[in-house]
Amino acid sequence: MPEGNEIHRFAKQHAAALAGHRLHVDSPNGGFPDATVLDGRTLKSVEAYGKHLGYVFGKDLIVHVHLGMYGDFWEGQMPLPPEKGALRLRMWNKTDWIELRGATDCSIFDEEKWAALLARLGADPLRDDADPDPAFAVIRKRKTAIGLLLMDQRIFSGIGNIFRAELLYRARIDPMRPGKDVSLAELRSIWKDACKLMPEAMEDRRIVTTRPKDRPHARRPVQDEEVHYVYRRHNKPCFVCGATIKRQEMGGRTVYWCPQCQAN
DNA sequence: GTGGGATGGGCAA
DNA sequence: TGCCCCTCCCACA
Repeated sequence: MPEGNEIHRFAKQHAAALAGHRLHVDSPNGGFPDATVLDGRTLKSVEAYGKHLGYVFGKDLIVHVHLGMYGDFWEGQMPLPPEKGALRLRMWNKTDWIELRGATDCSIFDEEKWAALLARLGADPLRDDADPDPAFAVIRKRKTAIGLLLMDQRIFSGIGNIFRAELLYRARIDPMRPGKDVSLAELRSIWKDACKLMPEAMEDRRIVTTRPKDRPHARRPVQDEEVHYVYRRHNKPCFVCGATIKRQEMGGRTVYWCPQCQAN
């Protein structure tokens, strides 16, 4: 379900609810063989990098979670709810519980494996320690379309299909434009925009990218059909110029853009 | 009621 | 490149 904004929110919320406590851990429907190793241990912290989560129980005892397309957490106050669906991992203390379903990966990493993962992730707009300069340098050398490069987690991390479409629209850049033809100023602008939009989405628990002046009707709260300029708006008129929003397959994912606002 | 698509990425081939 | 993990929602009948 998530892009980086939701991953970082999970990290913050799960740390607030569970870190510093001895936890009960189990895996009612399997898929996570080592739950007994964790049961009764103290969760030290919850880390988020890009779309990856790490639940740190010890130096070589880090539960790596990648939600992929279908994974999701459910959260709540004790008592535990009845078991439902394919429940891969469940953690709880006296007051709070979290449940994990459908993740692409949920397994124990040692320190070395965790470090190797972080080493191959690009700059994350949601992290204060992120340095985007290497990403800019790589993009400026590549013929590959900027729409593909923005999604490459080795270049940037945490940006998914929604932010790709919306960041490129807000920058008025055609997703098909080669990376090397995107100026440094444009790349800096995209990064700055991501550093504003992604934390907002984390707080709001939804991705809103349209500016108030561009919404077709000034209503409060923002209606669902108004939150994106182009993402999933194919065959609908652009809020800004009225042209019909297009969509196309790009690297196995669907990209959306305005052929008039992003004609370059 | 049904079927297709979706915020992701690893894997086999 | 195509398939898979597994869940929800929407368009369409």
